[in-house]
Amino acid sequence: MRDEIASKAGTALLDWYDVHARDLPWRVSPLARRDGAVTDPYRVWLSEVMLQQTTVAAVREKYLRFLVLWPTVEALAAAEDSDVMAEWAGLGYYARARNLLKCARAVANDHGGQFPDQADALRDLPGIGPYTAAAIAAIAFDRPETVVDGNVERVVARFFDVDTPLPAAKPELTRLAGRLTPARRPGDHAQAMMDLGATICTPTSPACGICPLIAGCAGRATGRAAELPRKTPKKPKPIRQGIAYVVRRSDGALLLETRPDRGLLGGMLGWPGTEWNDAPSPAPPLEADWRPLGGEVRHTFTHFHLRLAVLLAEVPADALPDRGSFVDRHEFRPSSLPTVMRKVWDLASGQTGRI
DNA sequence: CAAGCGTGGTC
DNA sequence: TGACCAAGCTT
Repeated sequence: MRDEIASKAGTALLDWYDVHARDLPWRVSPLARRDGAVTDPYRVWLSEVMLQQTTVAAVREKYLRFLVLWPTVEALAAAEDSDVMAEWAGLGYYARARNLLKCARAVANDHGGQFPDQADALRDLPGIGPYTAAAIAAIAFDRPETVVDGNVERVVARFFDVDTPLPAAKPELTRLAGRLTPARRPGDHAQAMMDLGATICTPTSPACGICPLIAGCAGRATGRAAELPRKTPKKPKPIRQGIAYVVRRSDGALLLETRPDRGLLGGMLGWPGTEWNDAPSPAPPLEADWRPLGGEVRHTFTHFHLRLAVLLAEVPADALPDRGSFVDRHEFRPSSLPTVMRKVWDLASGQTGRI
């Protein structure tokens, strides 16, 4: 009887989690909770948004830094957009940072500073989709929601030996994940599923020998676990070209621009440049004696490879650019740039020694 | 609803 | 070195 198997698996997973729960900065362990520690919905939300399509290793320091700068949702709601975008630099998917601010301001202004405690209400907030709404509801508010992320999809596809490829299999996997969800401790169960996927039921070489779910795992029984879940093949990435313009004023100031609020790298700081396509037209931000830098910047985005040529110019103190604005040498922090723009800076500053 | 949207780690 | 992958959301 499948439901009995699923029920036993859910229990075994919670037992495993009580012993093996990873120590993560945003997590309140079952042990800590027993000692009276409480779960802050703001921290759960912040971590879950950062963790969307992003590894724990990349998030850890960024999360702690955000908490120091903005310890509460009200503090974050009151932050300057540019400060938040600069702190998010390097994490990627910058729409998350824009939505993070929108969401914080909605919670502060429309919800009295308290996050809604149910998944459907959470779902109405910017940047909170099905996964994040369920995760916050389960982890922060102990709601019996089933949380389905990439880890859970993999664990469930293997446990029930689902052969349908993703993303078509998503509804079926969500339904099956519900079968594994126990009535008690939904938040711990959700985190246990994700920990299991991250540490044991890993994408290429699952450690079935130490898995708490081995007894009921159909994928293990058929020997196909490591090949699941199947996925429809991805399209190849085209190669696009572009030019980035680095302008240094005689006083050391650098010409930067804030990119439009939508689209690629929206809202982030960057060097003026051409469009990125097959044959970009030159688009220098001012008239100058442009010097090409040797080499190029290579960067891969989600859906294309980019090769950037970099042109450098030194301009007088009274130079007036067509776009962008000069940033004082001492206020410029490369770490506030998205990675592709930081690579441009690395190339420019490296070649000129001390630009 | 398929496509757009980043990055760093891993194999 | 390059393809794949990670605690997805939006339009």
